[in-house]
Amino acid sequence: MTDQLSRVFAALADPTRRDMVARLTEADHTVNELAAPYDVSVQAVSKHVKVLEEAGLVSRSREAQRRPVHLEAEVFDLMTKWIERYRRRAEERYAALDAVLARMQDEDGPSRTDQEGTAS
Amino acid sequence: MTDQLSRVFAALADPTRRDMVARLTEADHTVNELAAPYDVSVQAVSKHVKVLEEAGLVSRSREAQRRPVHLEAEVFDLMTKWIERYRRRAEERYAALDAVLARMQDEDGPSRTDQEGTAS
DNA sequence: GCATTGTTCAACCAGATGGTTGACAAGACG
DNA sequence: CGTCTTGTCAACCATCTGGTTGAACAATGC
Repeated sequence: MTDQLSRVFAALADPTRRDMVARLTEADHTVNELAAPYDVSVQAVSKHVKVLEEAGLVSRSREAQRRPVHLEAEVFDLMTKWIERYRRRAEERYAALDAVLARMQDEDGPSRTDQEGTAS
Repeated sequence: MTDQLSRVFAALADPTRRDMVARLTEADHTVNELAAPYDVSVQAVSKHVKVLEEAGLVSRSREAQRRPVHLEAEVFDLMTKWIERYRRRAEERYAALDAVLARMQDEDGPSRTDQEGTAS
């Protein structure tokens, strides 16, 4: 799990971390503020923030004792690109499959319509 | 980790599984075919497919002894929706912040640039 | 019926993950 | 100075994960 994309997906696999990301779209927050709504220790939240940080999803600045956590938007593009690439290819393939099936129904009789199993 | 979104993100956090998804955009494959390029046992690949299946990313039909693995495109929408929602909000906030900063530079001298902190 | 092929199940193991508590560093402030 | 707040680090624990091997199951082909 060394590459960034893996770290990003892994970070967002946790509902608590996704919720933190959601709240960080509204405003920056300190670790203590982030921890408030959840029924876990501040240390646990600190660990979550660290995971998000290593994934490049957030950054932290220093401001007196506080270390406000700030959401980084660029990483979302990384995910979007990955997803869009494969989604598009998958959809193209379905279109092609539909065409093939249509041609099959067209050409020969309706005798072998049971071949594709549960294919959509 | 009971909800689907968590399962989807967790499934894609593994590079091997992402690669399998990539290959499945080209064509359906059996577990044995999927296992070929990787240096792991067929059982391990079977486990990976199970993870993808429980995330709703793939489905399996039966075709003689074979159980071809088929990519499901709809789940990609689930991720895209989540990502897009927060990305848009994050970007809007940055735009607003930029506007605020520009106005501050405009209006009074550069004497109190430390005030906004974590205010919403 | 029996062997073959493709796939899954069960038990096990090492390492990662998410949580805990306790100690401690760094600033703010009385 | 001492103390309070904020946050991190370290050690520990239970559970999950990704891998292994060996056995079992399912469908087909002789």
